[in-house]
Amino acid sequence: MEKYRKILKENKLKVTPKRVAIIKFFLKNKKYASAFDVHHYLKNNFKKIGLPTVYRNLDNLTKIGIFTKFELDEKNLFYYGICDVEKGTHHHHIICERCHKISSFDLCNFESLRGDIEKKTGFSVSYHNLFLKGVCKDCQETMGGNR
Amino acid sequence: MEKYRKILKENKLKVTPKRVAIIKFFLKNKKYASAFDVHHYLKNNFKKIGLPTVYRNLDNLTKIGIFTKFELDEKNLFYYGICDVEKGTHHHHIICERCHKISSFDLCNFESLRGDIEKKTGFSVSYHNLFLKGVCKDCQETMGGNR
DNA sequence: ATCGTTGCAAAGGCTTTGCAACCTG
DNA sequence: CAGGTTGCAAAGCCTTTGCAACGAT
Repeated sequence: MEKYRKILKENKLKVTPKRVAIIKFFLKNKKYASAFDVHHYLKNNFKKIGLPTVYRNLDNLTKIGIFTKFELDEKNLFYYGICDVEKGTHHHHIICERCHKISSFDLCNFESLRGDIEKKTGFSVSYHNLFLKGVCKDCQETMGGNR
Repeated sequence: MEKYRKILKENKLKVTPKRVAIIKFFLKNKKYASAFDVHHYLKNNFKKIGLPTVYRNLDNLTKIGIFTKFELDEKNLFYYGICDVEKGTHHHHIICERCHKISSFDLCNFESLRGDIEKKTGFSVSYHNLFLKGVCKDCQETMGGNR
């Protein structure tokens, strides 16, 4: 958590109780969650907590690289997850379809494919994103266990 | 176009003028577009054309694999593009940041990466999507020309 | 004739904005 | 005590739904 306090300060964001609680929520759960999910959870800890506050914080924290924001299922709903790599580090994300855990990985062989793709499509590629879904280790192990 | 009439029939969708016009719009433009864009365009051809009709058709056509639907810029806005490969064929998409052209490509070396990723993350990967942005050939050639 | 398709109006649902009160640094 | 942060209410915006009229097969 100390790490995050520092990042917040570096980015001129104040360390407010709610901000901290949101980060802790993700640190603890290591799952992706929607603003609604986060808000629902935070209502247990704060008498007053508005959805706009959650949205604003998720956006702030995404901007400074602490969170990652993405969309699943084409439902017009965004999910956020804590991003466990340094900002600026090349990485992609994988999410667990069963428990919603989200992990980062730095393995990426796109560069070795770039040449062929550029030749075949004629495009010059400036951005790539490899998005994965799967089942995490914990869920594989308990597969068939619960549910 | 004959090809699409056939696909529509195979999927028990009627060949209506508006449906045809939407497909032709994408065949002609080869770009991605939002429902709003498509609707805006269709208003030139039909006195009466509702946005819901456009949405319903884009969704239908996406379901049967004629279109691809995706989201850009995390703006909660979906874009559609015509998908020039057979439904069920493994492929990914690349879009041109300049003219919005959208192309498919079948080159994908994900399988060669799968093992390493599964080992390193512990996940068992069940879905992957490689999404690219870049500049298409035409735009590269006219670069610096207009704009 | 049948059943999918469309227009229109309205509702839905997630997200953002305005603004005054509040709190961190 | 200055400027970021928050609550609340309201608005925004894209998308979907209900339903009667319409139209393709």
